[in-house]
Amino acid sequence: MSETSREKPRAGGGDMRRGLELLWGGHGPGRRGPKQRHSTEEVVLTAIAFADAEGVAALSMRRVADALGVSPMSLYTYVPSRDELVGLMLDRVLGETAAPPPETAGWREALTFIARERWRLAERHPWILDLMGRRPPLGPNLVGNHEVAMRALDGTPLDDLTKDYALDTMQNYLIGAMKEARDAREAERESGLTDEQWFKLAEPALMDLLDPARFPRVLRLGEAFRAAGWGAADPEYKFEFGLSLVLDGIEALIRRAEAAAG
Amino acid sequence: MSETSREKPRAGGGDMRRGLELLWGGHGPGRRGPKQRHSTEEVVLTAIAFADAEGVAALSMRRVADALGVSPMSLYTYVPSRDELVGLMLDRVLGETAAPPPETAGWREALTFIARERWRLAERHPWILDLMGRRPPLGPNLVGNHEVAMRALDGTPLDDLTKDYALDTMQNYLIGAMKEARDAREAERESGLTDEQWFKLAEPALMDLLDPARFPRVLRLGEAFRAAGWGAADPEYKFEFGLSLVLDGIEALIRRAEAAAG
DNA sequence: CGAAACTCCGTACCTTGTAAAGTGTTTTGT
DNA sequence: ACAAAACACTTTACAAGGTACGGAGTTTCG
Repeated sequence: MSETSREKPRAGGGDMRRGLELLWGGHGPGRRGPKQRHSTEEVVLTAIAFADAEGVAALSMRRVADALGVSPMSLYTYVPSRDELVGLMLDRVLGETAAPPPETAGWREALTFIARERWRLAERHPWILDLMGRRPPLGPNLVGNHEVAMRALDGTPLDDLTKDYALDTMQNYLIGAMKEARDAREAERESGLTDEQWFKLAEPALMDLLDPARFPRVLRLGEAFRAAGWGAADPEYKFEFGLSLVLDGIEALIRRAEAAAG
Repeated sequence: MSETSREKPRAGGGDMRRGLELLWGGHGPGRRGPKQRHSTEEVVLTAIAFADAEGVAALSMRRVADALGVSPMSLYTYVPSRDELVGLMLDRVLGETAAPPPETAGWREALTFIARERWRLAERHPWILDLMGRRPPLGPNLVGNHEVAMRALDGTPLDDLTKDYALDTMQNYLIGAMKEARDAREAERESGLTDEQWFKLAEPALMDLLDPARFPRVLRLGEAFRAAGWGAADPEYKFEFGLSLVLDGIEALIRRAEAAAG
């Protein structure tokens, strides 16, 4: 069983017309043949359950079909392809972060709120991190989330384009940090070793290889981590650190815009 | 042909002992059987050529073996598994960014230099972006790159741990931005449509679906992009924007550390 | 010289997405 | 009421993938 990415992560290719229709729920009535035994939603939910339990990698048409008690091929009457199914799964799950930040919050609190919501979403559905590429499925929930994020910046003097860039920067950072956390969790579950235990295990082998003259800073860093104890490598701590760093960057941007506006 | 990630991106699982030995080149001589017709390096280079041309997804043991003129199974005498091969490929390629920033540069210029080096590396070997997870292959080049990045922050008052966190934040952002750019390039190549053309194509369908009352800001954003023309969505431009935003965040961090140190 | 260690190969298993074609069911048009 | 169209669903089949297994041949060590 290979462990490496074998297909490009993408979501939302294909017909675009059919895709958007599926996403926005516009499949008119009046079909002719026999009724479907299940619904597209049921298929999507079943698939999400699988992905939650074992990741998108483990999700196969056959297994979903099995779980629904139908033959593999009949899934293709609900969904045009596996990719399209994954797109539907993603937008479905993005709906869980519908809650907007409190109206009273300033932009910084609002973005922090949103970032933490996304963090928790990725904890519940880690597989979404594999699907956040370009040309995502432009479903109602993806669009809704962006609307909410843009609103968080309403009180700032940034123009719309700059707001979008800033949010994009934050999102790029978030994805990286969430992936880091997820991979740590997964590696821990699969190997039975915490990052710390793993590091302690790899350390002696590394010490033989690392030339102190070539890599003095990395070696010092190893010591610093050892001295600081477990907490120092905790993904959630690092997430909050990086988040506030990025928000500081946005703050600088805003201050510059304020200065320019006089 | 599916387009979605079917396996978890990881690099560096496995035996750890054997893996590190392979990475650091310590495979002693004095073997008994017949000489190998090729070398591990040759295998790795061939695999890299494939990945450059068609991505990690398209890289299969069979195809690499074919290119070398051996049977698929004999590759396993050079490399214990496909995953380990991918780990070797990654560290090999990371060696291309060996060039350190000029000594005279301040931390900001140095980090900018490094970030751009990484950007260019990802242009040459886009597939590395699928492999930047936790527990990467701790090869000489990964470690070397981190050493160089840490050195860029030598002149700052940050402690080692904080330097590491800051670099990690930057790297997380970088990965996201580079992925964005890569996916745009790929989608363009595969569909024959620029992002712009694609957006223009999807737009009319979206306009029917987007309720101006629910998504006013997103709709305004669409207009802003249209008004700004091509340049506004250019990944390289966005990359530079986000990079300087993150660097502003690091600058705030440094100033706070300076203030605390008095 | 024998045995061990090694390389390399052919075969085989299992899993995947989905194309193709067939069967049966419901609705539509007349 | 009846034929035809549209649909749901199934079986079968293909090509690709990683790699376990066992065998055949080659080199080196004791």
